Amino acid sequence: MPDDDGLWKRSRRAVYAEITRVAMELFLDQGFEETTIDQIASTAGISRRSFFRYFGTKEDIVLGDLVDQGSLAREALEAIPLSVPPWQALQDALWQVDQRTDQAVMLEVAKMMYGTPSLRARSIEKHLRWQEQLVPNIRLRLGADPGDASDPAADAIVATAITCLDVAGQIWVRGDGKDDLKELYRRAVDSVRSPGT
Amino acid sequence: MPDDDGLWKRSRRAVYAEITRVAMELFLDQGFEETTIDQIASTAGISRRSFFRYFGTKEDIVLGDLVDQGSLAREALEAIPLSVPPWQALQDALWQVDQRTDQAVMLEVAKMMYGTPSLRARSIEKHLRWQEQLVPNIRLRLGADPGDASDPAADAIVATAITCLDVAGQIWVRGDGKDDLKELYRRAVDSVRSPGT
DNA sequence: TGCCCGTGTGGCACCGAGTGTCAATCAGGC
DNA sequence: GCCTGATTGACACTCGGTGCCACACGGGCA
Repeated sequence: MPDDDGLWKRSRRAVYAEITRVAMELFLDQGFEETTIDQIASTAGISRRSFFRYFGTKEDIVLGDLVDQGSLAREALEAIPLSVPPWQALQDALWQVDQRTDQAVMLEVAKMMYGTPSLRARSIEKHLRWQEQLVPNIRLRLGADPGDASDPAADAIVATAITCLDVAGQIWVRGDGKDDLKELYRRAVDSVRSPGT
Repeated sequence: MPDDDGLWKRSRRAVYAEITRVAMELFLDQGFEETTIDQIASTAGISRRSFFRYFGTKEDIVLGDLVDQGSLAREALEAIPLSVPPWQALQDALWQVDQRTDQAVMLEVAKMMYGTPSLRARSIEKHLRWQEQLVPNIRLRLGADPGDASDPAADAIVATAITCLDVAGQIWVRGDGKDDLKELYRRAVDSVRSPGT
């Protein structure tokens, strides 16, 4: 089923991958902001205009998957029995998503992300979109009144979980990838929820 | 002491205020993204080029104070005795900042902020700057080892507090300002720290 | 009063991101 | 071999933002 739907879609996927490859190489080599779209396009052998038919913005090259990963997280979350309490369920769902690619590359990309304001902003924006996807399920787990739109509980819990993931990433980058990301996340959540503060 | 340091600075402040006034009127009237900088400049009676000598970006007209408010929050936090535990101290410090302007205007601005991606992104970016300012003091309150850069506790707590403020604002806007913002914040933090989840 | 200096100002050219339009191209079905 | 529809490249345009330069104006000084 995956990749035999005609030459069109296949070549489109190929171009897509090629742009990503070329762009990432340029980004890591000379920096995100220093790389212009014209440069990416000409290096990838397409026109400037065509580039924008594959990616809406330059940031999307780096963060394109993030929104889809939100859907993955939602599916993962919905697959976890409702008897599992919110925090544990969120932790399981988020981990299922975040760990896939090569650690070394991931560190480089993360460094770039945390060091480039426009990228950081977009990534946070996309993480916010996760919130919408995950909140309904957490409401169920909380047994909250689904009609009460002014109950901040589920939103707060989801947003905090995502924030902890972000903080963990920050510390991870700061420590040059020496710490374990999962462990950092666990400690972040623990310290937020620790009663002794 | 405030405003008698010569004609230059006084007139500069006047122009600054005038731009803000004019721009806000246009924003609330026809939307943020639909308002162009040329329009703001010509309405305020200055050149396009001069506009950029007062504001680095269009977003800064709306969010200009936010970074300064971070410093205010830091000062407020540092004025609270170290014996007060982190969460309470953060709550007090953040409240001292956020409640000042007219509620009706604030609601309009908040609606615009949560409804305009680029504004939302920038506001998050600026809130991140708050983090850097508040973390050191929270580390003190936690009695954390100041040399241990890989301890995520203080960062997580500060980030979560700010996130809860953000979530509260979101719900507040969603409910058209009917709820009490402070109350929403309190409930957000409570639900995050509630042990029964 | 007349001069100089520093700062704010406007105008201009320029860059990069992103969009609308249109004609040419090319794969695939008939 | 031809028609159709999606893809492409080229061009022009908008908008946000920056660098540069010449000019005007306020304030201090002789």
